[in-house]
Amino acid sequence: MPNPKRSGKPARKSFSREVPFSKLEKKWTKEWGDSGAYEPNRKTAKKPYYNLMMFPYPSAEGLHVGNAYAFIGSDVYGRFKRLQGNDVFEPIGLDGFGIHSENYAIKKGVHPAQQAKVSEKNFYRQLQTIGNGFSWNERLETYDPEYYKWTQWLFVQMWRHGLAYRKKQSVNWCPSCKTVLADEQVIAGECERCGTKVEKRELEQWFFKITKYAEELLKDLDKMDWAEKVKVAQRNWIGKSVGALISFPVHGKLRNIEVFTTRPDTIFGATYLVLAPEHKIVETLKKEAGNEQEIDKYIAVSAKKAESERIAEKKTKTGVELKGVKAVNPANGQEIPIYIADYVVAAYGTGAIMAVPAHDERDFEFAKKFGLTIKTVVSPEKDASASSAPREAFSGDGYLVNSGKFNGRWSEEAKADLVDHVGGKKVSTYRLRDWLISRQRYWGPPIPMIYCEACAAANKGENKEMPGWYAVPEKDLPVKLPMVKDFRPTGSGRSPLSSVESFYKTKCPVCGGKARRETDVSDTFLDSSWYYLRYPNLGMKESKAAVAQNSGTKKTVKLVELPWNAEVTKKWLPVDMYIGGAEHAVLHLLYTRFVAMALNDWGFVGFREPFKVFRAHGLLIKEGAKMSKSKGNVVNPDEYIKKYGADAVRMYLMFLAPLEQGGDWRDAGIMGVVRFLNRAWNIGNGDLAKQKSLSKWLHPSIKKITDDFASLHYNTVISELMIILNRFEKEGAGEKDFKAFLQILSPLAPFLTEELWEKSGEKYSIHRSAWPKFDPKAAEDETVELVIQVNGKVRGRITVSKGLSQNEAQDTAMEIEAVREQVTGRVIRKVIYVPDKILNFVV
RNA sequence: GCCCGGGUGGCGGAAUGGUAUACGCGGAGGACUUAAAAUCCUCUGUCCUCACGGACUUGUGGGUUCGAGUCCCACCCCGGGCACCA
Repeated sequence: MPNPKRSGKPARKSFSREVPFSKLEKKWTKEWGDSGAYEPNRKTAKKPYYNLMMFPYPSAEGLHVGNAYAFIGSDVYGRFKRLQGNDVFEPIGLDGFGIHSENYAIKKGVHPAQQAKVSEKNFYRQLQTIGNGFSWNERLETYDPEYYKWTQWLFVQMWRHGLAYRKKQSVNWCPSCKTVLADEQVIAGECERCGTKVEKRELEQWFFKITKYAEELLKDLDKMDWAEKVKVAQRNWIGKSVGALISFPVHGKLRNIEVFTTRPDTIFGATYLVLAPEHKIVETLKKEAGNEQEIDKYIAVSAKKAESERIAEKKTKTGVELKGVKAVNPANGQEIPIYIADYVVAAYGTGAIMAVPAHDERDFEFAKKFGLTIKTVVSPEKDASASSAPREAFSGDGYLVNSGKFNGRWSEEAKADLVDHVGGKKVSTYRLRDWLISRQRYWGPPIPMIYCEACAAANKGENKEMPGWYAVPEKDLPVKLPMVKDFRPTGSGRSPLSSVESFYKTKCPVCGGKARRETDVSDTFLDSSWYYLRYPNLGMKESKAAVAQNSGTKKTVKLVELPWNAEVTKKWLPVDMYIGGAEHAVLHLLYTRFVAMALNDWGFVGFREPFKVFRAHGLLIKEGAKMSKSKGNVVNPDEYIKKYGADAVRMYLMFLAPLEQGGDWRDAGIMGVVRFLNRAWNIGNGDLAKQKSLSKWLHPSIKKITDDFASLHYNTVISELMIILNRFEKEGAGEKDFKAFLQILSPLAPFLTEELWEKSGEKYSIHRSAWPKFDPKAAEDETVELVIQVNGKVRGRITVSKGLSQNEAQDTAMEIEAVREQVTGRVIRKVIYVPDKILNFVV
């Protein structure tokens, strides 16, 4: 085989030494579009494979290289799957509704709708340049009325099925965004979007009952093929605790305070009760207490406290006693005081706790501060004489003391009996709260609800508990977001739409009288909670499903349209591979699971979990630091694509590290893959030796590369490709070998490989060709390298035929001088022989 | 505080309990060139040695093993999640 010339002059004059990437990009982008290369037939596809990447919000600064990184990572996988014979569907769209886009528009002083058009165009253009095999025909934008019509429809279904409700409660309020936020959008007391400290406000808001699915959302995780860290985050967020409900009678009248505890075994040590300031019974009890004013003051102060203040306070406990009112410990009949303190969370458990200062750190702090009794009831030693006051809370397990007939028993084991003893009930509670869905903003789908005062007065409505409220009938959707001049958030607790009369004035769908529309819009995460369902169904005929409707007094069942086609949905869903950021663990990924479960319960879809496999891509940083505009170290992918080509940018990004780990971008490093591509280009344009079949040495590489693509270890795919190319240059490339090389390179460098594939006379397109098969038999070698060690240290290597006997191996090894030196004069105590691998003398 | 990841050359990173540092970047030297860039070739963990060669090395300290980056125990550091949730 002729060695390619490496003298500094081109091997042939008919082509450039460098890949003419812009020419190739132009040519093949057009060709792929014209031929529908990435548009599977959604009705007839034989091996449907839904490969999805979280759709981006179109920030107006354009496509961030972090976006490009994730999208390319997802596309490489999609292309790999396509070459394995799957009909890959890889749609793209924009999550353009929401606070983020709106804030940007405000900053620029343009209307969000106008900004959306500009961003959309720019974003799609940029996404086009990265060479992904998107199914461009099935695009969607969440702000398109054709899309949000169905987002509103989803809200209506939540309402009709009893999962949407309106309630006044203390909620998170971002003073900068001037809207309420879901718990999931508050990160360490700060707004997820703008980082402003979140306040508490008592407001009436719309919620979705995600808590109804808490147990299933938790349990399914065990069997899901999802990135482990996301599963862990969801488990933490759902926060299941197994414990008991126990009633404490309040002295004097027939009343009880019910508490939730995970430590019923410590009940003999419960020396006081604590109520959350918002607990309902406080209203009644404070009137009987002698210090109502003091109590009211405390409640007012703690209500105003921001989340961040509470976190900062932590150990400093505050509270106030309900003087003159006492409770009874049901375990021993002792009278105990009742306190109100904001270290007890109203929305968790029952909003009331039994305090066991000896065995709970928080209760201990509180008891010390207020001089309350600290009674030890669990001891690490069996016959402990716990006389002196403990210096700190002991929260471990141990033997019960001071606990009547339970004394001496192991705490953990006695739990159930103690629950029975006081007539308690074993229950589980969850930290998960219902999803706060309404936002006092403009740029979102108006919540499709109507309030009729006349019906409310007559106690009429679709939901008994919420008279006067009606869903906008499905046939009237969408409720279009009006184009208004003043779209800025008001800060009054109401959306800007609340002052747009032409919008909110409407008729009651039941009595026909004057009525008012809901003027809040829904959370962006509702838009994205079902988009994956819409993609494969764009342009398909919508199916229908039966839904019970309750119009005021009479109940009927109606057929309503679904935003999808039943057959297409059955064929393509759930999503086979979903890739996205782990930052959505308890936002998008949890909401979406909840919505899917609800849709399944209503009989609208045939699955409960929307994403079969989820993988979280890592974070892309630059030279060890996070990219940010203020640091001025943001990599603009456009610039590099222009300079080095999309193939090079794709490969470099994927070469940095495993996709799930993230990567560290360094400008200098990209030259490595640029050289690689140029060298491949040169070989492909040179003379290739004729070949009957693939070289033996290529088979193990194909195997490795196939496995590494499947596990998203693209970095080692690339290193292996480099090793192959190095060998081609050294030994000359065979025609069959090189074509296989192009195929396994094609997911990473789609343009160059398509061009060289065409040049080689192969049929269009390489991206629909059949993946080269790894043949274990063809890969077999007769000889192997055996490593010789003495006391575990390498002293030599010998090439031997496979399956050599130990005796033969030992004899051969002894011919090595270094081995003889080490062994001579010493007794060989043991010889470890792993055939075809290692021979170790122990002396 | 609790729960996940992770700690390997100057850098990004490779390594089913069996050759640590693959692949690439960067660096040094050389070839080509009037010169530079590009390209190609050689070397490149640390220490000792003119060299041959040897010793050491995967955050730290122990342990298991013929053999540990990999398994076990304790600890330190970095990144992320949760956090007054009873």
